[in-house]
Amino acid sequence: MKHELGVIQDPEGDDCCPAPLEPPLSEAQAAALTRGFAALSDPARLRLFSLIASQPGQVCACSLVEPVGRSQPTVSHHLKVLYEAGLVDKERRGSWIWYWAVPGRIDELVAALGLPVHAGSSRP
Amino acid sequence: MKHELGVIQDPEGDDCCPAPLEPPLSEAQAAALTRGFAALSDPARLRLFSLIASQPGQVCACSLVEPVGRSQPTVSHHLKVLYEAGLVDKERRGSWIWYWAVPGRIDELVAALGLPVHAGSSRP
DNA sequence: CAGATGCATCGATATCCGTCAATATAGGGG
DNA sequence: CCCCTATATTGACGGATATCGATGCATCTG
Repeated sequence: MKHELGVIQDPEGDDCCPAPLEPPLSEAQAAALTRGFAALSDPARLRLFSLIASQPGQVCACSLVEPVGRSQPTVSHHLKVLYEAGLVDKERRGSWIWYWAVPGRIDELVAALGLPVHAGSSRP
Repeated sequence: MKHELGVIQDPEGDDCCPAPLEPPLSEAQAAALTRGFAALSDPARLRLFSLIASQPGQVCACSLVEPVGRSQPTVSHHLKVLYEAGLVDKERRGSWIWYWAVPGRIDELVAALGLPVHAGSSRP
């Protein structure tokens, strides 16, 4: 016997597998979101982002190479990935390029997961 | 001439690159966190997680195969990755395995990024 | 214009990862 | 016990990606 919903709210139930659940995210939507999470799925990039995001102001690219222990081309590559994922923004000023975390971007990504609503989540 | 901080609060400044910023995350910490974000960095897994997380109760594995358009072994593999990343938990009941999103896990990951604090972020 | 410096791009290499078909395991029902 | 169904594991393959050295391009300084 099959039940009526792929989900159970009555975990005592004995049945399973109904009309197989509409995915809340399309493949295309998921692919787009994926770029955001994928940007944080590498230790070097995670450290770079956390380094940028945890600073009150902007960070010069030149001060990012040594802390993450990767070569300058590698850091440049990772910063590009973070930028293209919309997690950081940058601006050239003179010889240097300054980075900062895009406010609210993380919230966007998390919101798309469709988690049950909870106590507020707003970034200025 | 070099300035005093790798960070700028005075974007008009003309200098750069000081003592090169302590990374807030160690390589090991970053690697651990990475597993969480990496689990969400694939479209199939993102759809699976969103499918599970957006349901009020638990979800039977059998109702997850068709919506994501992957083969059963592939879905099984992805569910394992989500489980090992601590994003979902599961329980066998009879023939079927029921999944649910681990409450608060996403908040843990986001909190570790070191973003500037903002209006509340607490999950029951 | 010439040199120096910051950052990006290229080419090569090694590793990782998503995917499926085939097969194994495990529980339930006759 | 044997079969059926649900989920997991294995093996193979193709494509993505992290990394670095070498090099290119841009900007500043003199």
